[in-house]
Amino acid sequence: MDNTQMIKDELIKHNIKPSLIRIKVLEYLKSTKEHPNAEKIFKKLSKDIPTLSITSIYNALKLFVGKGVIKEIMIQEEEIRYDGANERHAHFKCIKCNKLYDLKLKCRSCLEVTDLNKVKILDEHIYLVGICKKCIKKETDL
Amino acid sequence: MDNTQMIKDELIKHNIKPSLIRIKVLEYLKSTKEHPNAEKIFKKLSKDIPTLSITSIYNALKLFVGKGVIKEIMIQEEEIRYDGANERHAHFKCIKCNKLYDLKLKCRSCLEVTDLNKVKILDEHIYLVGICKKCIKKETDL
DNA sequence: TTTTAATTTTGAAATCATTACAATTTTAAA
DNA sequence: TTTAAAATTGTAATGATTTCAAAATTAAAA
Ligand SMILES: [Mn+2]
Ligand SMILES: [Mn+2]
Ligand SMILES: [Zn+2]
Ligand SMILES: [Zn+2]
Repeated sequence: MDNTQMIKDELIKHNIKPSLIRIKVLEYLKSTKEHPNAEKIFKKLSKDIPTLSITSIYNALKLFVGKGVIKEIMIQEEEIRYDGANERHAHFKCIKCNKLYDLKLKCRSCLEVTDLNKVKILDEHIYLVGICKKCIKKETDL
Repeated sequence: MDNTQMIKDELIKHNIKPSLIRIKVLEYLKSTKEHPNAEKIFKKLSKDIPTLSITSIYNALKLFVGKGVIKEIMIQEEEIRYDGANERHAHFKCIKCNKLYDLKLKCRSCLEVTDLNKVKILDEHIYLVGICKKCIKKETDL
């Protein structure tokens, strides 16, 4: 099955009608590791769809988040970034280059918190902030 | 030593001149568990300081965050909330009542992620989102 | 104590990501 | 084809935060 069909199926599975824009947005989010913001997605897709409006990007993203297709990421920033990957994982944000890296969690429930009885968990966000390898190297090379 | 003196000392320890507003902001943040936003802090302190400007609140908060006195919390919201507690802990946000609860982490390094060699970690945010006890009870009582 | 400079606070305006909304276009059903 | 529903667009509004310059306060120097 080709990639576009898989994207369509995922949308349908979440009760979302697979319009062109929605397919393109999800396709892009699934294809990249950069965790783009709405602006970046807009600029990328505008090349193919010249009539595109940024409102449509926001519409699609909000719909996706509401239906659980993608996740919002907000780490010490004024803007929301989006993640199309749906395996459980953590994020690392470099304060020098602003890149957002994926981090694998070692075990299924390696995050253990108390006080969680009778509480219904719907979502989880694990963010680390610091300086990435490349930026550390850049600093020491000076 | 009285509480205000402790607040002053903490500010001085972080190279912050302990002005009245700064003392009041930190004092309030240390005294509450509600993780207030700038607006809430402003309203609270305005009662005692009628000439207070909300810009001063933002100034103090930004200064504190930069110096590591307090932490910013951003969970799926358009607004920043602030935390004066400095022991390592996680947060739980109830999507029904918007309350922000503290969660104790069971062990020192119970969050284990791979891919962290050569990376400098400066900060950590662990957020869970869901429905709190009280709101679950409210729903089932209907 | 006065003078002076540095710091803090204030208030109004600007910023900017996101949302609201109504008009237009597209899609799909009848 | 006609008609209704859904999706897309563009513009205006929103609202939290920031900018910035003036005013007030504080601290240091004379
Ligand atoms: Mn990710
Ligand atoms: Mn807390
Ligand atoms: Zn970096
Ligand atoms: Zn609740």
